[in-house]
Amino acid sequence: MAEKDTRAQIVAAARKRFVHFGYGKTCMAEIAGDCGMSPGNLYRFFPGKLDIAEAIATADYENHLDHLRRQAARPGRRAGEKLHDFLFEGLRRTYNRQERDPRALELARVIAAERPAFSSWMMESERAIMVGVMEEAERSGEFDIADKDFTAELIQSATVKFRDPQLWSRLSLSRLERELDGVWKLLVEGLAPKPARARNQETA
Amino acid sequence: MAEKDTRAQIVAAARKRFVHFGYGKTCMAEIAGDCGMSPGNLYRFFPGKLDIAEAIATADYENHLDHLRRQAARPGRRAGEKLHDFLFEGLRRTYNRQERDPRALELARVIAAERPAFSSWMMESERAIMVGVMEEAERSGEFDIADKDFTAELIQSATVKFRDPQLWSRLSLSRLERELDGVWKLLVEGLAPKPARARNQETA
DNA sequence: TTTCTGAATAATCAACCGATCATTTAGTCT
DNA sequence: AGACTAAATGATCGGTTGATTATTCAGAAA
Repeated sequence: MAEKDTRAQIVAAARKRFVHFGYGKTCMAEIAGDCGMSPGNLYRFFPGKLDIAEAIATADYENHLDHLRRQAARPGRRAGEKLHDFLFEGLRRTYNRQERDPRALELARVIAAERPAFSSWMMESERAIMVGVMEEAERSGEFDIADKDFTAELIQSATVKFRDPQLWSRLSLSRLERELDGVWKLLVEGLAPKPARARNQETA
Repeated sequence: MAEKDTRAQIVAAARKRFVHFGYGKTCMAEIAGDCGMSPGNLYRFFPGKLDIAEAIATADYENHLDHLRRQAARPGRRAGEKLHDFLFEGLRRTYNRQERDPRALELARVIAAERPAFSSWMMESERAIMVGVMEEAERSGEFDIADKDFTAELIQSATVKFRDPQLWSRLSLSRLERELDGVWKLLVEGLAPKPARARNQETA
């Protein structure tokens, strides 16, 4: 049980350093020092520096996933709206995080580059939530999607631009929100016009 | 008139070097040497090295644009299909180009980084073509889109992943094609089911 | 024996320096 | 004068070296 505590202590010390100085600028000796132990001892708890970073990212992301799952489970909301919430939560989270602390970007970059499996896990976890929403929508008749997991992948492909916004564009949050709203509408309704039908006017 | 010829000669010499050795590995002196002139003389025809690269890229891209415009003007094809052609042409062009000559990627990267206006011009030119298709579709009743230019932007946003595919993913062409086909269907038809209606089964 | 330390090792990083190259310009040639 | 050259300039690049740091491990402390 002390094992778990020690790991938590290491992660906490590392998180503090990573946010304050960045991943590259904090060395194992400093983390160890903050925990009152020797550098070598860290390796009894983590295989390496990157694994400490991954532990931090995993914890943070699981937090986000919980939030998304709770949102997706909220009753009395249409699937289309849930998808909207889902996409916007993702955009706002990464945008604000990176706005508040530019070093978070460095961490994300390093993990994405060195641990492709981590990114896959994130994408997959999000797809699982979307599939759940689609299944519910199928029962209610709102959507009728044959291959739900593939469709979830397509939605991810179509919203790449909003996943790591400031990684590759310098658009403002409000501009990104306007665009994401438009893309969401397109995905739900399509370009082709539909005959009048019971479809509520969803607004952002 | 000799002025135009000299410019063309310089562009031709530079193109040869850029594809063979890459932008970074060819120097102005070499281009000048190939043209039988001194390095300094190049500056009477182009403001700088990057402008030669831009001239090459512009010529190539205008070629592509012509192709796209011809395709968009082809009669007897539905707007949805034209959009499909349009998106696939873009994907295949960049994919094949970069497959055939990895140095093309370097050139594209440099120009995109140093000449943001060039990228804007490309995006804008493509939107103009899409807007044309949408206008035609409006007349035929296939689509009915209020803000056509914004919608064209949205389509671009939703297909970012397929614009510079190997810039950020290592997916195979066939995988990318399958995804783009799915995204296209989603954009045209939407997630929400439609009552039966005269809509042909468009196939890639 | 188990837990931990701290020195040893090897990989990576950063500052430096000479070389290369884009760009300018003084001057040559026609 | 107008067209061009080639030397001059300053910025950038690539390679080297010393220092920092991740990781290992032989052994000390418990």
